[in-house]
Amino acid sequence: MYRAKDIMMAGSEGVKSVRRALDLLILLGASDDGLRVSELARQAELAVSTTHRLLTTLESQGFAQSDPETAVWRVGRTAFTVGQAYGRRRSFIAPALPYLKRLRDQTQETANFGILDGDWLVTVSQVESRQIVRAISPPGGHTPVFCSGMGKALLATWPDPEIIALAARTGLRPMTPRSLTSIEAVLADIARIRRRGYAVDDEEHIQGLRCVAAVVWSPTGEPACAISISGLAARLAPERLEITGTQVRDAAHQLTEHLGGQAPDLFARKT
Amino acid sequence: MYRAKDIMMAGSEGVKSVRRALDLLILLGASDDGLRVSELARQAELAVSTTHRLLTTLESQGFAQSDPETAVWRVGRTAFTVGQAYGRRRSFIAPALPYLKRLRDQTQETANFGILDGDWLVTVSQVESRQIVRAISPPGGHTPVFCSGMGKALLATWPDPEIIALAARTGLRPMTPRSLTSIEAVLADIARIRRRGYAVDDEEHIQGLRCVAAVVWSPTGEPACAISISGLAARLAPERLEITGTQVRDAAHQLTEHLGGQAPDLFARKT
DNA sequence: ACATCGCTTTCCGGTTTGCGGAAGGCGTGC
DNA sequence: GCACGCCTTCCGCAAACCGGAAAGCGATGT
Repeated sequence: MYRAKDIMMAGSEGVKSVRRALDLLILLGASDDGLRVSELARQAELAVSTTHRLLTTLESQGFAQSDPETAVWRVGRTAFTVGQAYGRRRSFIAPALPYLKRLRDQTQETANFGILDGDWLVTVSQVESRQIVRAISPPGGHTPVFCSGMGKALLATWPDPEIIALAARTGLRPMTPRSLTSIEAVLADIARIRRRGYAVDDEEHIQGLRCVAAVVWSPTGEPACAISISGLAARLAPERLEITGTQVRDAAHQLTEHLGGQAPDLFARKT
Repeated sequence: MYRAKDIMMAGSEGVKSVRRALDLLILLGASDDGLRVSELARQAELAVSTTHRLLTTLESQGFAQSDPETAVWRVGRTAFTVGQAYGRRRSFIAPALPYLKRLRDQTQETANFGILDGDWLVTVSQVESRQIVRAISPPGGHTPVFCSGMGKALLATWPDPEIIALAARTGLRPMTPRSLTSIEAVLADIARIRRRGYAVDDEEHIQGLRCVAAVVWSPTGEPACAISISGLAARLAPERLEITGTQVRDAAHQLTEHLGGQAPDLFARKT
């Protein structure tokens, strides 16, 4: 008899049924109007009966719910409740909202709030622009650090060797033709960010979307999170970046003070 | 060989490992500072090795994350992302925030936003009071409908027989000594709510906390959600309820208009 | 009216794979 | 230096998960 684990461990960590159930949850979360069992089974590459069994299990705990009329499945209440715990840990989200709102009103663009989680930048909250045409990268989303204005603003607080190490470990994962593709370009941009006090994402994450970001510091002198303004490249033109950058930087500064935080001297840590 | 399912189906629906993994997720979500494996195993009544295996599975999908320094486990990024989908479906959350804020400023108390999900009232969002002493029932939480101001405000839009049916199906699930305990008391309160246009929760959910709520209508004439003001009973005294009720009702009315919704004539549906 | 299709939901036997006791390893306190 | 508590890994047994199949069910077309 052969050791099943030994040959099938490739890329498949942990308990199979649990992994599959979580996959289903992720698919449900990514869909806006819910999914039927068969469609879900297709996307997850599972047998329909298996999908159905896992869904009812998710349902019994409130993580999924099915509309009995239409047999459409959606994310359930418990998933929401549990997810909130992720944000609750960063207690500075609530106080940030007024500052985001003011930024939104100053700039007429969408204001975002993000944190670093491992090698991703997670957009935790946002205050939407009132413009009719606006780009939406919804809260809860995540972006490779190097393709995000907020991500780069946070990276700029790290010593260079750690940035290089991160890049080596995860790659730059470019998302558009304008994403940074070499570590040299990253370091040059980082240097610029340290000098100016704000970061610019020039259509590096989503084509047609520019973004200006700055760091907020915690009371312990750690970079806590970042805030940014994002808008259509057509509206957020190059000549507007400098004034917007100042506004974002100032807002970040005010939020830092409100939180009782402080930036290390000159904020540029030497290697 | 006996049919295992037949004898152990009591209270245990679905796939065992998945159910256990979700239990762990719920426990993680309920803890503020994360939990160690052994503590989690104790709370979930599982073997430590089983707990660990399930946790690493959750981790591989980003639903849990462990701090490698301290071996403390927390809710992960993916759980947050998936949970957001629950709120995204109700697209009226974002537009509601300005109205909540105005209400908060008018009343100096915490403003809440809730929806009905099955027989629970889910608090989806809130704008916190600036008072030093304030009660917190954090967003993401859920309350039996009959013990919630927002819940009762929404119930009041139902025909009486449906309210009675719901009460029969789920019970009233009182939470404090002042919670309603008879269907007669509920119907009397509901009648009062219909007459006044706002609901009052008089320490029926949490002792020492009063709450005033009103319904917001969707464009299709359905009750969409409810908003409320909640504050310490000492501050939200009986003589203040009437004026607060008017403010909440007006805010709900404005939000309804903003959403393009409309209340059915006189809003009291006959049986 | 009937047949066909596509879907959800339930059932059940074979065997995959999840379970948990035990052991290894690490840090801490006595 | 020993003992304790904790996290993590290992492995054989058998519990329970998987998925094909079939039963319902509603809609659509002939």
